[in-house]
Amino acid sequence: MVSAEKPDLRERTRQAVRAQLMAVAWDLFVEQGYDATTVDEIAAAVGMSQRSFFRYFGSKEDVVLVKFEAVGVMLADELARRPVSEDVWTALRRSFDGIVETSERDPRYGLLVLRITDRAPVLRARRLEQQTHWQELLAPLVATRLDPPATDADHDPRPAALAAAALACLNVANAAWLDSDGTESLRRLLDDAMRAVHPGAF
Amino acid sequence: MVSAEKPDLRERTRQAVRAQLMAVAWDLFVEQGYDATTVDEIAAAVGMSQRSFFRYFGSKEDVVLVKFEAVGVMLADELARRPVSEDVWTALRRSFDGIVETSERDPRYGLLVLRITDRAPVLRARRLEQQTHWQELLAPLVATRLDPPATDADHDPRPAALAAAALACLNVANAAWLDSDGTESLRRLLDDAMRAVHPGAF
DNA sequence: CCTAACTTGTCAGTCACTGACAAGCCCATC
DNA sequence: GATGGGCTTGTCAGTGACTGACAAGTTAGG
Repeated sequence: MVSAEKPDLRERTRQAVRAQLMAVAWDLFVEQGYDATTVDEIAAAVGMSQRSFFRYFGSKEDVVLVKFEAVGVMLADELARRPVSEDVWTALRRSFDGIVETSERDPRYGLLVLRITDRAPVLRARRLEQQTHWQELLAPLVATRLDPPATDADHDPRPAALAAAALACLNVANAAWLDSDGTESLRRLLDDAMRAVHPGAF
Repeated sequence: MVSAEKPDLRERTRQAVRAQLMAVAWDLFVEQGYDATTVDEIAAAVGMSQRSFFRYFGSKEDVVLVKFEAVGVMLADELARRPVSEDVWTALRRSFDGIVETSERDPRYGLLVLRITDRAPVLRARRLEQQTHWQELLAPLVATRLDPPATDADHDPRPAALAAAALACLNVANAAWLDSDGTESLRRLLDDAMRAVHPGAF
């Protein structure tokens, strides 16, 4: 027996194929645009049939959206790591620091991702939906920091509202940043946005 | 000459056909679900070809989404009507009063709309995107109420952030309301949500 | 070596959507 | 009241995303 240290060889090759598909697809999207790229092309570019592509990704959109799944988890991690002394809004703002820093270290990738998802209406819409998943990850963590703590945890809209509002700010800041083509500082845009919505924090 | 009092007979019949398509489509969606209803069915139900359906609506989704376009305009109207003495957040909250009151007068329609758009992932996503249009309508009105007024109107993220955050609260409240099947008060949910995000207003 | 599990390609079909074309309709003008 | 142009409509053909079914090949484990 090999024990379960490696989560199965099959699973690893599967992930490798997925990664390769993502890479190839991404290149094509950048080159000729999301809409102008067909699934057949992507599949052909890695030498597989269209049918098999759909065995790795549920849809063409998924190839792009998978990139965002990880971000949600990362945000939740960072939020969980914030000191309890910090008020909710500040903690939310700080949990975005990872994104901000990435944007400062190398803006190109972030701008590219935003640009691609912005041009294709389907992706623009789906990205927003994806954020409701982020919101679901963040809300329970927000709940633990509520000023007047929640009594009826399940029906209290406040945690979700705070998470959703913070993400809305992130969106606005991202949009403005993309609009400026990376000229403006994402950090400044985000600070301004979040301070306007919830004055008195950080 | 008939003068331009009636915006053209052709345009009116066109609107009538659109309305009929929307009504028929809506019934089918309610009956058998959005995904399970094909455009062919809708077209057949009003006695026209599929091709003609697409001459009235750009996509199947549009039949549903058109319902939301009007809401955005309504919100902007109500926001514009708020007294200048009111602070931004309160004004935004008040501009949602129309929606709240509708939900209290007859919750069934609102719940139905939310339920349908919630079940079909495509619609869920598109509805969120639609809200960025609302946001674009609201932002300039918000800008006129900024506490420290905007200097560089175009690159100031604050108006968009406030509008987006308020809409995020509306979303969360709507979701919770739908979740409770109309049991909870949308007004209360919305008040709680918006107060949590921006304490000290209304 | 052999079998069961898994992957793959092929094929056929559905559905949303689009361009092109031809036939019919409405209406103003001659 | 015939005629010509504008508008709407159906039909047809085609594309692209996606899915189910099946058969063939590959792989892992006994």
